[in-house]
Amino acid sequence: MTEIGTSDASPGDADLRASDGRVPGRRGLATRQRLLDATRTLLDTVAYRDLKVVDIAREAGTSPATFYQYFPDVESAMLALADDLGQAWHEDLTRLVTNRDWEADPDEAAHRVADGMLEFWTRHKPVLRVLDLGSMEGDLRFRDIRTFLLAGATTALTDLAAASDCPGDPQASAGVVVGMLAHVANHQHGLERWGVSHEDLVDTVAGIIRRTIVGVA
Amino acid sequence: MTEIGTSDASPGDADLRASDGRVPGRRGLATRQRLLDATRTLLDTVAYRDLKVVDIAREAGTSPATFYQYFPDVESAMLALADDLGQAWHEDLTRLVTNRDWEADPDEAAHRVADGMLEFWTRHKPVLRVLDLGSMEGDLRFRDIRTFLLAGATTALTDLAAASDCPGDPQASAGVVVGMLAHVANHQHGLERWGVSHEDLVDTVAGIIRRTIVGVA
Amino acid sequence: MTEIGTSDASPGDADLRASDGRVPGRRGLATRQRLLDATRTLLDTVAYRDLKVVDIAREAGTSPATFYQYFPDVESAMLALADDLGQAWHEDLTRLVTNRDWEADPDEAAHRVADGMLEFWTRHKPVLRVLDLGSMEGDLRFRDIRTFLLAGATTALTDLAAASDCPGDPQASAGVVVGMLAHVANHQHGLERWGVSHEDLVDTVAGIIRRTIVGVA
Amino acid sequence: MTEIGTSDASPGDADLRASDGRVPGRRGLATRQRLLDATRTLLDTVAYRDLKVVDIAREAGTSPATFYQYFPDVESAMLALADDLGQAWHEDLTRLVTNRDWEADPDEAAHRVADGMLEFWTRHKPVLRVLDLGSMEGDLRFRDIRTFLLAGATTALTDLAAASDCPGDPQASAGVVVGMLAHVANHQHGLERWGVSHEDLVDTVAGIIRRTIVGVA
DNA sequence: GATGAATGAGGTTTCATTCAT
DNA sequence: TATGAATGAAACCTCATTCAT
Repeated sequence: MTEIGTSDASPGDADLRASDGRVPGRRGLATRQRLLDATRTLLDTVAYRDLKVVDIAREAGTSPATFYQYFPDVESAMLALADDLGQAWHEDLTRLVTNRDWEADPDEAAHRVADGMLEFWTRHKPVLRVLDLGSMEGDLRFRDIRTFLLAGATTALTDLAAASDCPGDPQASAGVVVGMLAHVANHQHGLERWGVSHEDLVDTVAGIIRRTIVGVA
Repeated sequence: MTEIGTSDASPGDADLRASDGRVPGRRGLATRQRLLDATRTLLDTVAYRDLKVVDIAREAGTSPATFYQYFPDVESAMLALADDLGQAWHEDLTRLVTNRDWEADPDEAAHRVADGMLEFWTRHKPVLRVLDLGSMEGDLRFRDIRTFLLAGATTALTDLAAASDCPGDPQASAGVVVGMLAHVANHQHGLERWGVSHEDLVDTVAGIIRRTIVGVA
Repeated sequence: MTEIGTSDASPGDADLRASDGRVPGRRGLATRQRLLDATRTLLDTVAYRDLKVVDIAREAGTSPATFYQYFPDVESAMLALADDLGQAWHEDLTRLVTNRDWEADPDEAAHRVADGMLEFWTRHKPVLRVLDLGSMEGDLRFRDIRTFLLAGATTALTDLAAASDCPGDPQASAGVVVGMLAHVANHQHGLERWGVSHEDLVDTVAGIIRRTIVGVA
Repeated sequence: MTEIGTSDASPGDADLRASDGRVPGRRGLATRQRLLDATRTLLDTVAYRDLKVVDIAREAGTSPATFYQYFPDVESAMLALADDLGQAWHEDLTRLVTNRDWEADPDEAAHRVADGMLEFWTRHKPVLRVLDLGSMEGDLRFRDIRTFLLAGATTALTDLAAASDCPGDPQASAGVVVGMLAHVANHQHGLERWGVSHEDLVDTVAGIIRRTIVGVA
């Protein structure tokens, strides 16, 4: 089926070599991970624009010098974080779409997808936010990661759309639906403050998915 | 009529004052505007994270000192820019939804809305991108501006949905649709590079709008 | 009698010309005065180190540009302020010492002097504080003003000491006594917070004056 | 024993930390000390108002960035300097008053105290000047340090006064005497230029101490 | 006589980055 | 492997200062 853009080569195969060329051992990897965790944690609170190496190091309980043993700059740590996410979730997101019996109960399937996607996006909001920003700003490294992360799910939706009597272009439908999920998750807070209940939100989104992809009124 | 969240008080009514407390005259306002223009221009090229006062000043043909007469920092300039956008487009976006004959030709109406929104979002992408980021990061000042900008259109869609036999909750539907438009516009480039034609995109989006809001299969 | 250092030429005869050479008219003088008042007012709150032209101008309800019409810098405004004080009080301080019947009731006389001096110093604390600092730091312009301000009173005390059976060198005694008064006034707050009542303070100081100058046990 | 205000908790027990929160090691402490020395040195020449971070750094043979590792601003360096003085001299000043045989030879004792105090104040004039200014301007941090520095000596004098037949309130007497010493030391130069010999000065001051504290005519 | 407006100049402050330990 | 410590470089920001109106 349509495979364009589905570069299945995961971007994250980059080696984890430390700045001095040595391959980090167990302790080193732990430090690296602590730095990534610190980065993620800070993103909950701090605007991406204000995220600094010093802060990450302090949050991780280590020194800036150590940070530079593992990442050349903040952006790279972000890339690593995003990439980890891609590695970890590519499969799961794909299965989220695939493992449904769309024929038997499309409504139920759509609900599961909506629910799962929203939850995924909400849980990883801080990182995904930056991933999105990077993509929008045209940074190809971020874009590739984003593509890889969503490729499985998007392709699955495309295939599904193509196989059903979906009312429009399968690819476009899949792309738009996935984007919508991302956006809704990111602005969920705003929508709920505006008086929309979480349940209504999921219903609405599920409805759009079903009608857009499977086409059953 | 659903009025929740429709704070019609525009956030931007704060009086314009220079940093020393004085109200700027014509010359000052012109300078201020040049600074805003420069900021917008730079955002086309430079990542928000890398936007510096020095650069804005240079681009505007002034000195940093002058920048600080009008804005306390880059973020504030961004707020002003976003706010101007809100002031300028609140009405137009509302009309974009309202001035359609949804009954006679819902498809045509939906297309117009999709087209108009996408174009608006595309034209002002750099500023809107930051506005979105700020909102997502929880900055209330950005959020208020975003709310105001979209309030008219969203409310209009809500009313429309409420008046038609839309398949779900009117508010949720309107909110989701508007968000989708924003997202699609922002990631249009990615989608098109992925092989989706602009036409297909508009068709798909228009279809979703129609089915979600007006509910005509 | 001892006249050393008693340069009776008042330092403050400097002309009030504005920076552009014109002699200010009534309106100009009023502005100048407002600037001085503002300076004095700010010194109540702001550390001398942090006193800026911009702040003075704002406090006076004018612009920095106007400030520069009357004073070349903050220090000069301070000098003017101190000088005004010298002009205004030189005589009074002298009389404070002179107009007493030291022979009839030295205790009463000493009390009056103590009281009067403390009050004077307390009332003008902010300016006198800077005057003192300038003197201590060796700035001759401040020193001259300080000398002029205190000359009359110090000389009077010196003469008094010389005429009485004061236990030490008249000049030294007079100088030390005046200094003590200044210091006590400046640190009154500290002393009172330490549990010393104002009355005890005045009594003690008066006692020292009497014993040091007039020498009556 | 009069204990009012004798907060024996030295203000300077705060632990030394670099700006990034780490506890400095030997090398760091040496640098910190060099910065303090540089500050003290400059104060001999430069008015407090004109003391800048850049200059201190240069004088210390480092960069401004290094300064900021140890102090947030010039004022804090001054506080540290004053505090060190307090730590170093609190005891000595106390002993200066205590280690005298006031009964056997009050005049000799008073002379020693006068001499010692004047010398102390003269030697550390630049720092003490700023300490005094800070106190006068109401800065509590400076005030606390000043209190601690003088507490021992002042209390000793108070006790002495209480035990002798001093003519006034013991506390007030002690406070005033100590203040007088400070002031005389600071303005010694002026007084001497005015024709008062150093010897006369010490005599006068000693006389005042004796008569005020011990009360022996 | 007053002041909006602009800005040069310079101090402040941060931060990424390195190096020796 | 980790990190104290130092610092160049760069951005920030303020302020004194000027000038045209």
